[in-house]
Amino acid sequence: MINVFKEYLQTKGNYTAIQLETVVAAVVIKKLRKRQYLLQEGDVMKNHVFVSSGCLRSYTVDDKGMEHILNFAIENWWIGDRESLQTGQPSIYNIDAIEDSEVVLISRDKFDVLCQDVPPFNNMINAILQKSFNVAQNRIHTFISQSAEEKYLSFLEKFPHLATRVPQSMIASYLGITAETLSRVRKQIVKR
Amino acid sequence: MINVFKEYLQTKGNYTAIQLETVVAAVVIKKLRKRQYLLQEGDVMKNHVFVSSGCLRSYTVDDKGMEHILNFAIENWWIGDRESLQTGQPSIYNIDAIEDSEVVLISRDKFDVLCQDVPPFNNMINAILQKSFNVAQNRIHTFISQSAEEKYLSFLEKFPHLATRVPQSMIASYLGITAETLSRVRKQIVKR
DNA sequence: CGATTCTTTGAAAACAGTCAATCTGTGTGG
DNA sequence: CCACACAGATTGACTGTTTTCAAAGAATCG
Repeated sequence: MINVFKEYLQTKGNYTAIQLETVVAAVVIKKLRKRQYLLQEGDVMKNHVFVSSGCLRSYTVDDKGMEHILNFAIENWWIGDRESLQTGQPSIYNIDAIEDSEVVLISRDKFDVLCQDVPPFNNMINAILQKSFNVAQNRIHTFISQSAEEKYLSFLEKFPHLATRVPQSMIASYLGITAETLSRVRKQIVKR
Repeated sequence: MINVFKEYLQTKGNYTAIQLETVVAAVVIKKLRKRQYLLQEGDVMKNHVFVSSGCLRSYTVDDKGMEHILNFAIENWWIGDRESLQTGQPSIYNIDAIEDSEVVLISRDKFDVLCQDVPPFNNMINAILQKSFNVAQNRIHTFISQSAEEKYLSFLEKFPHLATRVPQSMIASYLGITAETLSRVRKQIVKR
């Protein structure tokens, strides 16, 4: 639903009616079924992606076939590979839907035009980048300073909604631990 | 030396002579001796910080007294706590000099004015933020997918200059492993 | 040189990963 | 509605990696 995106814009900035329409006119809606890919390793990221419903993830697969989840995105989050989008280089990530989902796509070119022509859009995008960076820094900090159990507890605090929504094995992957370890960690926590 | 900063600006954007002077007029130079703090946990970050010479690090200290290094910054890098700078909240990080250093400070207010009034400056800052985010993403990826040895080898590839410049124990901290483990990892690598 | 800081080494313990088997819950087709 | 298949979670036994603590060895600097 395009309305989810419109409402999101309105909460994030002061758009005039015309500006809103300019942004909305630039997007394409795409539906994804569970397990459907939005991007495959080796592809070039061509669009900025906003999730209006459902849940996606970005991840890599290593030589042993293990998946490593870099990010989740549910409604009102963005997901993508900025590096590929910027440079035009093939992405090393896969992105697919964990649930049936709907996403809002904005092509690279149109996105850049929006940034130039619609100041509130540009401000919003910069704010998101800022925030994404902060989130990434904090995540790095948990990796260099916390044990498996601490990382899981931090995750629960930060993303309580995600914990109940995505399979545990994927949370484990996101935390950089195995599904078995996460299972044991949870057992320990419940005991107390 | 203010010239290091000027040259940096010129390589990063097309500044007119006047714009250059506007930026330079907004900065304050500060010298730091080895081990001197630029920011202590609990302080609010008041300035944007560019390193013109030397080397700084940002880190936390946990309850057991262990240091966890989040970032290094050598000449021509920026360092700071964007979150504290933005929100005005006390920082959870410490920043100090690993070598005698010189930094360029720009107060939050002046920095914001520069972003508004000097387009090439604004573009430069956005580009840096983009790049910082990409670096952070890549670092997260190494944490969720690599062993101690692989992380060290990745570090050597990405920052060969740093490896010879900062103590090994600090590199270990940056990688989220102990100094002892890094020492053993290095021993293994040399054997081959 | 002596003091300090950093690195290396060894042995034991804690932690996390692997592999295989079992258990649980969900949804589908007969 | 039941039986079955399937995906995900848990468990056990074992292996491997990393940490911890303590001590000894380099390296650096005044």
